[in-house]
Amino acid sequence: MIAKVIVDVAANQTDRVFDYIVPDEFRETIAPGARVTVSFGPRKVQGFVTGLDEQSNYSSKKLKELENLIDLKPPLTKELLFLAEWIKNDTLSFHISVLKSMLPAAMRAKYDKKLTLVSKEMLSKLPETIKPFFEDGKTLDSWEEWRKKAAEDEKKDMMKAVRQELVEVTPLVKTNETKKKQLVVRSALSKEELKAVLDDFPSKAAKQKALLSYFYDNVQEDVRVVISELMEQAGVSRQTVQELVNKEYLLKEEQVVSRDPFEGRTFASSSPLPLMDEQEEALTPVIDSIVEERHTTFLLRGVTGSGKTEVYMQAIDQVIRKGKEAIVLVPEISLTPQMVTRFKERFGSRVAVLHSALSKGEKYDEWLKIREGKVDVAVGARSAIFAPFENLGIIIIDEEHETSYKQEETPRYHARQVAIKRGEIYNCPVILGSATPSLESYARAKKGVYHLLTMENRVNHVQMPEVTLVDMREELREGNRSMFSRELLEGIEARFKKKEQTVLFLNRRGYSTFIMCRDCGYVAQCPHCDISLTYHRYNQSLQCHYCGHSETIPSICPECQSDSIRFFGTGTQKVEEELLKLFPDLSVIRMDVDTTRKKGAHERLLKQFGEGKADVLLGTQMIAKGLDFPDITLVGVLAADSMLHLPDFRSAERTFQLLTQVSGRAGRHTKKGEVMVQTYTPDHYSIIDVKAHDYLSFFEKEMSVRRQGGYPPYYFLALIHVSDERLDQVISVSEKIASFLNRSLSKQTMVYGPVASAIPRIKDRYRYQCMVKYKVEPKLTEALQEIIKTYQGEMARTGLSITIDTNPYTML
DNA sequence: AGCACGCCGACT
DNA sequence: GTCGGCGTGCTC
Repeated sequence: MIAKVIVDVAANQTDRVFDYIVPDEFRETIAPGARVTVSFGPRKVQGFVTGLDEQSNYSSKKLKELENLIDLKPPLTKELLFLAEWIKNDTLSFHISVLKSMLPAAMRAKYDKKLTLVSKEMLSKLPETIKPFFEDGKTLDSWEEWRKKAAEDEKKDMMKAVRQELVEVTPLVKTNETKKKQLVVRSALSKEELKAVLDDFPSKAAKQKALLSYFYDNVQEDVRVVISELMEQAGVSRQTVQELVNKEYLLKEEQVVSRDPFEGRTFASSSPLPLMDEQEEALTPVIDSIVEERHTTFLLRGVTGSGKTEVYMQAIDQVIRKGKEAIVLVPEISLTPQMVTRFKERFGSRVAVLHSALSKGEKYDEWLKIREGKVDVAVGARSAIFAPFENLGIIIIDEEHETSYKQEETPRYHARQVAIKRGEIYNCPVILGSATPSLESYARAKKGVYHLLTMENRVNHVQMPEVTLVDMREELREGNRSMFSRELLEGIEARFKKKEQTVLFLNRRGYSTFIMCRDCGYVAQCPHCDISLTYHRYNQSLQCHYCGHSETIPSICPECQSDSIRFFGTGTQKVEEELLKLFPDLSVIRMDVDTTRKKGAHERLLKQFGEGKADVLLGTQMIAKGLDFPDITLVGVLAADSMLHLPDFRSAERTFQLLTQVSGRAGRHTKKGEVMVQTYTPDHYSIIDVKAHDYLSFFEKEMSVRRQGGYPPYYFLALIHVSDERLDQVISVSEKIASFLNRSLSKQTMVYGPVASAIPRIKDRYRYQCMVKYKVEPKLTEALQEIIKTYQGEMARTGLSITIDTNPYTML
């Protein structure tokens, strides 16, 4: 029997199946999708079995046997294997990269080496430095671990000993999918025996006696007690427990526990809520599609607060009743406890949550629940689209316009496309939900490719908040040079007095965005990136948000020695400070990357705000979604046009989506909400249409801009990005690529560039790009593959990097 | 990707 | 004469 194996070596020449003989012992259990370890050339690697066959086309005498079968039950289903193939072709990725990204991190291979002395006689030949590691038959079990703490000369001597064949190297392939274990004890004696022992137990060992009588009184025979709990309850020390274990009255064991990230939290149960007419109308065709087992992609456009989640949940209900499973994707940042709680309340323990805040081990456990069929619903961010269900009944993508569904590393897949593919395979519906659908999706819905569902009204007829546009040019003209308009300040003060809450949004962290010398115009730049440094006040530093470079602020200008260094631009830190200057009694919670870096900080800050412990929540992007608190009646957007002028064709769309999203935070309950949008371009359609809550108007205008510019959804794009430390190399390679594309592609296809990227240098690497715009281009894949083939050698040898994105979401 | 094989320069 | 540079090719 032959196994077709994709090995874990991401390179062009190894991106194909290799045949291995399946040893008899694995014949019964091996199956496509299983991980194996194989010897590949001189080393040992992990691989995935993609198929089994009786014969091999390869000259069979040279075939090797596969070394080990890792999985009795393959972690990848047949369908996921098929899907991987599709993604690999679509994104031009290596097969192995796609397969690996479908598994939780804990199941991906870890490579290490074990070092053993070839024979006892060799010990005397070893240099003194490394002798101790092999004395008395010892071995070095982990090269990686050892290398971290070993001295330089020790490492050198060790490598020399390997070369001289005194020490043998065994490659190891590991994973860290370990189950969490805890130590437990149980009584070794029956109740009668225990009674007998207790009766003549030496009274001077009072603690031990107490512990035994605790067992006698409280613990049934054969029941295991966790040692740490036992210590607490019986009031004894670890020493006492160990003493009784040594005397063999108690037996110590390891017990596997399933990590439950929601341990100790109870969830009230909820039942389906009565639906409003619009919700009912949206749900009906979805239910039909579930019942008829027909694949349809639905685009559900529902304004914020229109009850999309309830529609999702009732559709899932139907799916579960049919004995099928559901995947719900949400953007990472809105995978908040609030959101998770709603699903837990409705579907109880039948939900697995795949969350970036979980540890590797916890994620693995959640994944395993899916694979073992212990749950019917998986809720998670992008990668949850690979949840290994085998009988999918629905896939839901909430906030479908979110850019986080596009993976920005290889494989550069878009979860929406993968979802639709899986929907086709399982003949099940896919719901794309959003208040502000992506232009691509809405255009497809209008063309009838997707089935459009619309919900224009908020549940319980809560009104949409009133949006006021504040022209900051006007403020400036009237002498207000601060970042707050008078209107916004009045608004904040009024809420403060009424004990209502305000949310302030500014998409820039740090204190000020750049520092400049007023005399000579010098601007502090990152030495490694072509970007200005941001001033962070708390540690008096200038930081680069791209490479993390940090330096102290100059007190005099390094160029002209003047002391006229000034701070420009406003970040969240400065807003916080200014706000407190104006209202000293106001309490403000600031949420940005800097305050939420620590695990659990995000949740903690939101909880505090939800409990009314602050008057103002000030934050970046991350507060735009998912927060739903009854006392928020004012939302202020400090700089609405901050992302409007970015050199990216989606910037207007993003601005509209973000502003709409932020506005949706106000007045979601009984109190009416108000939104104030400060802007320097109050006439721009993306801002006017936010005020009018008019998605359709925005859609039409933006579509015509896209048509004129030749951008999606009218054209497809492909972006080729070249980077290297050597500028001349970057330019020459990207020019060759552009001219090659011009030669190979059809006349109607347009090749732009090469041009320097919007940030021409990051981390000392120069960045150029070429863009391809096309409607139909059958030769594109071939041409792009040709580029990879041409430069793969150079990319492997030098620092040259070429990335190709066949569906770019950002030009930056 | 790693690693061996292989063919040309400056050194014990 | 050899050690070592990195170009080329292979891995079932």
